[in-house]
Amino acid sequence: MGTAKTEIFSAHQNEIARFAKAFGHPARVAIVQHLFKMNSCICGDLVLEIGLAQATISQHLKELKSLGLIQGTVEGTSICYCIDAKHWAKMKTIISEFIDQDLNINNCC
Amino acid sequence: MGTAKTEIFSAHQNEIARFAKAFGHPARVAIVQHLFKMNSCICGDLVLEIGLAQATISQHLKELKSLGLIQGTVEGTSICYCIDAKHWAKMKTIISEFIDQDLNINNCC
DNA sequence: TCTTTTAATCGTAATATTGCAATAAATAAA
DNA sequence: TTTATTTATTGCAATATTACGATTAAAAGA
Repeated sequence: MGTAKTEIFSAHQNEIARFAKAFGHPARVAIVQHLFKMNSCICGDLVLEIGLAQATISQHLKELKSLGLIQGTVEGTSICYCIDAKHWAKMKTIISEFIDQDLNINNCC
Repeated sequence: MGTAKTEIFSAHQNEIARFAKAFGHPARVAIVQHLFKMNSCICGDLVLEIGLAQATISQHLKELKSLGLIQGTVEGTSICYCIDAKHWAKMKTIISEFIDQDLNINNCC
């Protein structure tokens, strides 16, 4: 075990979980916030900004990139990361719909 | 290692991550969806509805409960779970603000 | 070409998560 | 009281995640 039984859930449920999981670590939250704050491409200063080793930051960036939430373009010897607006919007739709479920309910208990 | 370095992040960043993590598993997504769908307290049918062992569901419920997102009240020999509207709203505010960051940005790259 | 700079990858250790069988605890019903 | 019924807890195995040092890869500049 240790593996989530993704087969028994719908594609939609798994997608919600995948996006949520991406933000389930403070380092990835911080990375995203910094990318937004800069309001432009930033390069390698994430390692300085956040206090984690370069290898660790690179690993977190990879996860965000694999979901399409950020993108990196080569800029000389460094790499410029920024939010991928299109995929971010898609994520937003999916997560918003999930957390807005409480709007159609009259509570009990 | 294996432990997230939460100390180096702000309380707010950690809170976003904690809430996001709660939805980072499809079983917990499914549990929440079912609780909303029933639009009233449900009891032990989560085990039937979702195809996981009773012990596993109980564990996932515990995690959601520890964040205050759901609450359980004893009802005879079973327990009635439902969404905790107040805490859900708080989570919604925090997560919404995070994913809505893209509204104040003109994209680059 | 050689060196520097920057980021990705590899390897590894420590901890966390997921899942379930077995058991315990709590309440209701007989 | 004894017996079901339902949920929580315990104990464990398998896998995932986090973190980092060391190394590799790629591009720029001397």
